[in-house]
Amino acid sequence: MADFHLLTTDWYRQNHRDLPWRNTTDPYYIWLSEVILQQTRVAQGLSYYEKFVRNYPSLESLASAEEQQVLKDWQGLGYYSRARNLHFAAKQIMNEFEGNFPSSFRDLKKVKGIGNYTAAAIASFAYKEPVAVVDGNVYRVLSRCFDLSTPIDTSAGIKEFQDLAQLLIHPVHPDIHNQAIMELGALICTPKKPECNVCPINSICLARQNKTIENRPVKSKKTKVRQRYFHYFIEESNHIHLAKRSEKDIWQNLFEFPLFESLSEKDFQLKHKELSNKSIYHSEVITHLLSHQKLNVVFYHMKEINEEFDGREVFKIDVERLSDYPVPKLIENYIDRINNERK
DNA sequence: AATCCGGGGAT
DNA sequence: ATCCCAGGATT
Repeated sequence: MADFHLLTTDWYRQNHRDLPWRNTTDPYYIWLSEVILQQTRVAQGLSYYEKFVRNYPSLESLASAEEQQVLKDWQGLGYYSRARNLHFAAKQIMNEFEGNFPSSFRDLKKVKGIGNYTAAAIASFAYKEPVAVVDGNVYRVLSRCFDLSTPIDTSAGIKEFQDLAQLLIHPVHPDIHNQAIMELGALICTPKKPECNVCPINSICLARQNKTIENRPVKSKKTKVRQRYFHYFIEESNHIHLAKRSEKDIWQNLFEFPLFESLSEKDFQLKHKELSNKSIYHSEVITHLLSHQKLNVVFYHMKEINEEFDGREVFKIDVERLSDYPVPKLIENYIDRINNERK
């Protein structure tokens, strides 16, 4: 398919969105944008990109920041390991690479938080190295255009699509080639109701011919969700009590209210009955969805809270200092709710 | 090879 | 409710 490159890039030149990270070839800014956009829509990541460019205008500024501040700036974006790895990687590049941003696919992959996709993106956008990106968009476009039924979440599928994408890449213009195929997936070849009638490659799309568009790409697994049961404690005073999550679990290195976790629904209800009596007030059961977990949460307002809780140190914090502490969306939402009720 | 890690928007 | 988003690390 010699047409594939020509058709997609011609379309891209006329129809692409004007996004800030497309107006630079600085690998640092491209890196920031790519990490922010991992598993994240452009619309959601855009303001975070602008914030990070503003707060960390250089690799050095990011490397010399405190992790807690980086997490605070990341708050609300999810997948917080991205922020921890981003900060770790900035220091890594300062030390192992003497402050010079790695400039090849091979070296980029040595950096924490940079995998196949991000290494290919930076290498092709910043250095025009002919390496193909394979992200969710690429899986969709290629599986449809070539009508491939190999599940994309198996090692065979990963290899097949990576090889095909690499076969298609343009040796001289890998940057616009990669951008074009992803933009096509984002704007035209969408998961639901793709706009095949205006698609620049509809004339060579095999899934369109075979009427299998709705069944591409194929995925083999479905994620199952674990139930968890949290009891959070809030003291009725001028201070807020926070504890840091340090264990290998969700929200690592973020802060939350002192927590008691029930390990079963039965224990959750038992504990709820007991704590309802001891508390001044308690919220209803709030459910908070994560990709692999469903959190069932009750907030209990207490007269007093211990300084140590479940073996973790509890920090007593002035309400005004709350903005220094990164917290999960669940906690942020509840703090907002308390503040609104006081008005 | 399988599982874990968030939050939000579209359907 | 379900899917999936400019994925990567860990086991």
